[in-house]
Amino acid sequence: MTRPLRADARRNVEAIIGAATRLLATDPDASINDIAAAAGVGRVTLYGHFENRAALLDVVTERAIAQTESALAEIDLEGDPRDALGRVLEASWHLTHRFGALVVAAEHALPPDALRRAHVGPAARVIGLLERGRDSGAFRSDQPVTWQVSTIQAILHAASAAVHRGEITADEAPTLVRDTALGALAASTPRR
Amino acid sequence: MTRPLRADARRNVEAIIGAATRLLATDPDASINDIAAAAGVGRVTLYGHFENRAALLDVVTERAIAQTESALAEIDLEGDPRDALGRVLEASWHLTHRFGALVVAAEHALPPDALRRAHVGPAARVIGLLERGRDSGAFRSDQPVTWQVSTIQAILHAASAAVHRGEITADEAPTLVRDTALGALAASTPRR
DNA sequence: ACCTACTCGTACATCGACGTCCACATTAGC
DNA sequence: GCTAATGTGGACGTCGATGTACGAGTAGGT
Repeated sequence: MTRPLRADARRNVEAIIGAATRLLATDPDASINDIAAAAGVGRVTLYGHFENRAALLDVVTERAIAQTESALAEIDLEGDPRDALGRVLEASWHLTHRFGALVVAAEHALPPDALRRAHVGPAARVIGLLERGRDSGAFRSDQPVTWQVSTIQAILHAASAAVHRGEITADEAPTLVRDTALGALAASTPRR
Repeated sequence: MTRPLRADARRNVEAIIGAATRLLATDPDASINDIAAAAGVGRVTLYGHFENRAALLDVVTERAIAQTESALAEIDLEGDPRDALGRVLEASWHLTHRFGALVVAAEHALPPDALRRAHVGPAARVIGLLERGRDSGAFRSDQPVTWQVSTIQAILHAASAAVHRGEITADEAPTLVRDTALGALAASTPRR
């Protein structure tokens, strides 16, 4: 029943989603005003396409999740768990850096169940991989898997923040993330 | 020139600072209202003691920094760098968990230079220790020290968040933090 | 016991962000 | 080129948080 949007309307919707993603990735408290302005669109126009700030956030996170899913789905999880995790980390780094604080914005405004969905998907992949690596002795198994997942996420966000602070460059970030996370997960090394 | 505060006034000030610390540690956006209520004090009374939200934040973070400094100052930094860092991590964990999101609140409301001071102090200790460990081959030296500091902080905050989410208990957190951070910093292990 | 310092509650002004309404301009699509 | 669909800016009402003002209690110190 809903007729297809007119061309310019579609363009604006895209611009708004894009701008929202970009802004919220760095400032989770960006106002609707800022977003509309960044999209080159009147605030009222934004409200024409999205009921709420919440509705907008919903679409934006939906997109982000979809992109994340599809990016991660392409990754080969077979082979040496360390190498596979390295690949996942590299991809995750790019996603984290792109979406950054969007998570924070979502946490503030979205119902908890929507967040579960967002987290469970990507996490499941990592968990499976971690468990395989633990069984094969590649990763340490003296810590809860959920904690190890949290560690990985923490490192990813730390890298994103460090880049924004200018402490490290976006180029070196993937390697740092990879090395650090793999080190944190490595089966414990006998000293000496 | 300022006469000493009356006893009840002093008590209230302490209650306010305490409540503010407790609330802001979990919700950096806690309102003045919430804080006053949690302190068992009228909102107006709070304003009697603190000009601003900023002024309150200032005192609270000042306290937090002081406590942090004195807690860390007691730690023996000599001996095996790994062991020493372990001690620092354990203490830092307690501090991080106590103060948690207070950092976020401070970042939002305080002038940047005040933040520098807060960060530089504790960081300097860790940096010194890291550098010693790098020289002695205990820690990997293929990453910027600042990044390693960021990693440690990230792990600390991750642990605090994980405890709040109920994923891990406050009891197991120190060990997890210690093991994970030391793993992340370990001189790279030759595979196999 | 008394004065003073402090507290309390309520009411009020301000501010910024959100969301809505309206009248008018513009553009897409046929 | 005409018409319906969209876009635009401005004005307006609401809401929650901040900060201030006042009058009346209440607890501390001497």
